[in-house]
Amino acid sequence: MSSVAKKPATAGNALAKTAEKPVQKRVRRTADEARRLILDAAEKRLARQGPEGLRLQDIARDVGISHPAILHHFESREGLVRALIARTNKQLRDSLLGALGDGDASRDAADHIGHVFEALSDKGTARLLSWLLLTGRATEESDAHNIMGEIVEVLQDRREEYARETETAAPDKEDTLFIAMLTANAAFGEAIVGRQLAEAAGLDQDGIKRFRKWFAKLINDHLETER
Amino acid sequence: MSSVAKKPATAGNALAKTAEKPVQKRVRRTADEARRLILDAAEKRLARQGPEGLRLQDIARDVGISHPAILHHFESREGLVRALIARTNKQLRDSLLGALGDGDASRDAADHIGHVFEALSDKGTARLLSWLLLTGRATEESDAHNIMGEIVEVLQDRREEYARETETAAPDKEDTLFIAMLTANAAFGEAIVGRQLAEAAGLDQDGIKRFRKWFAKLINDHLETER
DNA sequence: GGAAGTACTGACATTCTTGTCAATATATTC
DNA sequence: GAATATATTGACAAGAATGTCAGTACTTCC
Repeated sequence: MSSVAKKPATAGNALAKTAEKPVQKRVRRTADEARRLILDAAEKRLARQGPEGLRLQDIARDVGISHPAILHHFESREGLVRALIARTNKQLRDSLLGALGDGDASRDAADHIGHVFEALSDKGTARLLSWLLLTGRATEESDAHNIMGEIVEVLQDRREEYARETETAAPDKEDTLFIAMLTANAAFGEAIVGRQLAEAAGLDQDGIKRFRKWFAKLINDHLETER
Repeated sequence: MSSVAKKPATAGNALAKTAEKPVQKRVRRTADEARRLILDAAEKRLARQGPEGLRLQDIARDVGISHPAILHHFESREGLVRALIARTNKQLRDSLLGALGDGDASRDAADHIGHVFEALSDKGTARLLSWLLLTGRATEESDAHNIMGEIVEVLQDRREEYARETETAAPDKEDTLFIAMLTANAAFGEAIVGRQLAEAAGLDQDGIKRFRKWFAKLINDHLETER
């Protein structure tokens, strides 16, 4: 895999202008495509190996390009990280709000909670965001604010609507907020320590599923007693 | 703060053997003390700045020693990290089991949960462990297994004892496990995304307290319906 | 008070990583 | 098909981080 065989030219010296023909194939992508591939690779590295896995040379190797190409597209390593944050935030937002707005066969918390857990565990999104938060990035620019706000808003609307239909008491907004917070916390926690704890407890993949269901039921029960 | 003024000797050449008197003060600690100070500094850096803050030179500067001194005590950076893992695990274990075994004015979950959250947020223990878990360390050697197992055991004993006293049905052990898992997940999640989410929701410090209480009540209610 | 053990240091070596630059190959436009 | 734009590359520069080493100063033990 080492690059010894290739030694085409770069002999851009004053000499060597003779008969050297440019025989060197090069893949050329559109800028958008290249950025996408690079971000994909960075995402995988980060999810798998954590912070220390985010090295330009490694990512470049994964994509099959040279590392200056990454700098060309993102200016700096920091730029790459920012782009990764932005994209991840956007994906998460779409994923969460999409799941919530999905038809309205909703109303039952288990569904929502399942979606949240999946959205966060998908591609290691939670791991990725966790690292970004741990390193203090994604503090100012993060859309976390908006996302959380929007979601609580949607949930609260749902609950109020339901309360109207069933002519029960309107739910407390802080209660809705706390439910959202607990779910988010639990999902993040699971992404990080979940596997360890599950192993420690002798739970297999199926056990984790049971845990999620148990949690959904816990929330459902709470919703009912609040009514 | 730069070290320009000091240029004592090191002139260990064959020459310069003349009248140079060893005038250089040096602080000398016991090995244990030195290790403790180094670990303390490392812990702080890690909790504050995340993974990237764990640089030998920085830690050395914090302690007021040279960085080879750290290598002298811990062999390598990796050795330092391992020692940090071990100490943190031990502290957490003691803290958690200590809180649980505390008298037995327990029985009410709110107390336990409060202790768990405090133990994990203390000194950024959760942040620290999160990073260790994110980077894939602390997988084999971690005492997480034992800790989790012991805690579930203690909790289950409590519940069974209580069931006997009140002559109610004995609780399901998996239910106890899930409660512990949820609490752990939530506490870890809060350590990482908690501040962000709280800010996003416009919660102040007091709001976070309310959240914890709300959570404790949620668990308490669940315990009661299980009975 | 001398000897032995060891905590500690400065200087250096090595390796790794980001970033720069000039040159090259490919796509697009006229 | 020539001109332009730009995605891509190899080689190099600069800096940072861990680790090595020989030597220095403090403590303890006899």
